[in-house]
Amino acid sequence: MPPAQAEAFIRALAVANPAPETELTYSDPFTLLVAVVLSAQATDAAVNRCTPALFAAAPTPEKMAALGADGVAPYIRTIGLWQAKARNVAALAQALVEKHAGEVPGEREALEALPGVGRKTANVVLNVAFGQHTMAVDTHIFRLGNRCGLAPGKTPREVEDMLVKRCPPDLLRDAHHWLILHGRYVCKARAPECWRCVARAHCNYRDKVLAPPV
DNA sequence: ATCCCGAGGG
DNA sequence: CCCTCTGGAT
Repeated sequence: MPPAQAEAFIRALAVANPAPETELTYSDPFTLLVAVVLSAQATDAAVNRCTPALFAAAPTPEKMAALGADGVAPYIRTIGLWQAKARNVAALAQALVEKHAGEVPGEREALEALPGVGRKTANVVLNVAFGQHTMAVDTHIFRLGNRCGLAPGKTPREVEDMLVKRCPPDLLRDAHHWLILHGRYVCKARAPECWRCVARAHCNYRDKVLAPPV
């Protein structure tokens, strides 16, 4: 896909949110970081349901660390992987207290050094909470990128670099999140709904879906 | 019954 | 590269 078309594609996807009620609502560094860690293999709705009580009990890394894994667990039993996540979140809070004076660092290196934080989580926090020009490439964006030909045959990291390069700066913040929602609710893994995709003018995947190669 | 918004570990 | 974690959605 030529650069100009790629930009138009990204712009189209960033214009409309296909599922407003499913967004993670947090934007401050700590709650966002914890919410993102909890969201792996869970829906935003499930995370949004259980986190208010958790953050009421532990609004800061200090409180969360004091709570510990056993204290966090009861709040998140409704989401998948809750045992591992309770340990992760407690260890994460502990590390923030011990190594960063209870503040979420705004640099990639420091974020990725935290337990349970990888490149994708770091990119979300850097983008949403710190306003940096990053793009979090998860399986949804990766799949969408492959289907529409944004970066065919490329690694997730290459897709990320391509998106950062091609996404208009004024859209970086919204585009990365809305790309995820499009990937999840429209450009779905199983039954993609090309008919309602706002970027269908820039993508021919619907042809491949309807007439798969023999 | 089967897949899944990721990270750590073998 | 593979596996595991685990509830929820389909």
